[in-house]
Amino acid sequence: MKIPDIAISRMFYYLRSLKRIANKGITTISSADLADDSGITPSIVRKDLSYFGQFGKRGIGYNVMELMDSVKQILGLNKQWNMAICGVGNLGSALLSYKGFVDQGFKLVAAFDKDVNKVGKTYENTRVLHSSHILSESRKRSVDIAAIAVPASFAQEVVDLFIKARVKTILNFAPTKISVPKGTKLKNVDLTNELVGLTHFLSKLQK
Amino acid sequence: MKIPDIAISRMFYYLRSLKRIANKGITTISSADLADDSGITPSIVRKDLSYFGQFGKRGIGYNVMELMDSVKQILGLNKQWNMAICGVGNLGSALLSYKGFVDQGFKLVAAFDKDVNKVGKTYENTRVLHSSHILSESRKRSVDIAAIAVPASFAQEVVDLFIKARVKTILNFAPTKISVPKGTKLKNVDLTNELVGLTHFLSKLQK
DNA sequence: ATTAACTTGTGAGAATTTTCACAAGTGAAG
DNA sequence: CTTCACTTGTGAAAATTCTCACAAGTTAAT
Repeated sequence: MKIPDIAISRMFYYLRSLKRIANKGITTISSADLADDSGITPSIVRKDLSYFGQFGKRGIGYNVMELMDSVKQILGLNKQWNMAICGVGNLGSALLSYKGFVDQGFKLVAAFDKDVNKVGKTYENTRVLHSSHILSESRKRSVDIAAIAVPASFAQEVVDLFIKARVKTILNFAPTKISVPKGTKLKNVDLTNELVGLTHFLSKLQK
Repeated sequence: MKIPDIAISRMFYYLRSLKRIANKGITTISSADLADDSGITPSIVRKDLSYFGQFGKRGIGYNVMELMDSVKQILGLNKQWNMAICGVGNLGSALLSYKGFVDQGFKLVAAFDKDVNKVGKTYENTRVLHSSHILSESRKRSVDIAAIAVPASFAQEVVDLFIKARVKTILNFAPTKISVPKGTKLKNVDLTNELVGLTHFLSKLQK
């Protein structure tokens, strides 16, 4: 059975809610309450969870801690993953200091830039290396995830280097289409793309 | 007929491709080539466009410039929108200097922060104001879109202020659930959420 | 004028995703 | 022990989204 990508991405919302709920000292929660907290419907919560197993008790609900651990494991957030960032411009340096990554167990193990003026600088205890070292250092430091925050025109060549270094997952912030071979997972993040849903709404509003 | 949100978000990919294609001097393009460039299928391209009208000529394809203008108009990117940012920490300051917004016609008209040490600083020609001015200044400067880049615990109260100021669209970067009244459009952007698709993939890979 | 090689727009069917509805399980109360 | 008020997990139906296939339109070549 194939698990929809959208179900996986919703799991993260459940995890966020579960953490909040656990902090309140609540030990058991129903799908209805979990749905309410995470802004989803109870049916979807139960269906999503059912893709991965049976975590609840009928008549009772879910044990908060147990479900939290299960969701973490499902999402692969029970392990630490090594991350590299390429491009230390505005976005890249913001990513480097973004606490959310550390909170979720991501470890920044390398930063690269093409600009020799940036090479040697240190962000969050990580020295910036020149892009020419992507291949050798990514292997050495066993990078799991490469975040691409370089200008669109350089993005593909940088990605190709990480792929050569056997990095299997790419988080692309460059606003351009990137090709990756099969077996590599690519996730595009484009801030302006998020905005167009809003501008379309605003446009309709003004009519 | 209801237009799926996902169709709207794909329109932005078409726009990106069309710009690239126009830059090459190409004046006409088929749905197949546009699909190829934007990484979508020809059927979806045609179906998506058909939600908004008939833009092509049978046997010929689409006029690149005309379609570009139409898509811009559909997405509301033919106008300039006023944006405010609340929270000038790591993420906020990266957003302030993010060129992508300006490129798409967004204009930064206000920046707010709770921290008095940050108030008065200038980013990209915008002076940071104290959060207590959100209500009055958002109205005065007719903010269309409010970007929320404050810690999760303050996000809802800040959003409420913008809503009071009749801001109709909220771009939330805080990793928490935000409630908005009907008639207000909320878009959540969570970087770690983007990552879980990757970690889930990595987990399966290691089995 | 005819043919051939294109292409769009769209209805219909297929696939995916969400919602519904309920059997089955649980614990508490009387 | 029985009843009652819960809740999950899940088939089946409904809704949504994607894919297919083709009629109809366009141009160029002969």
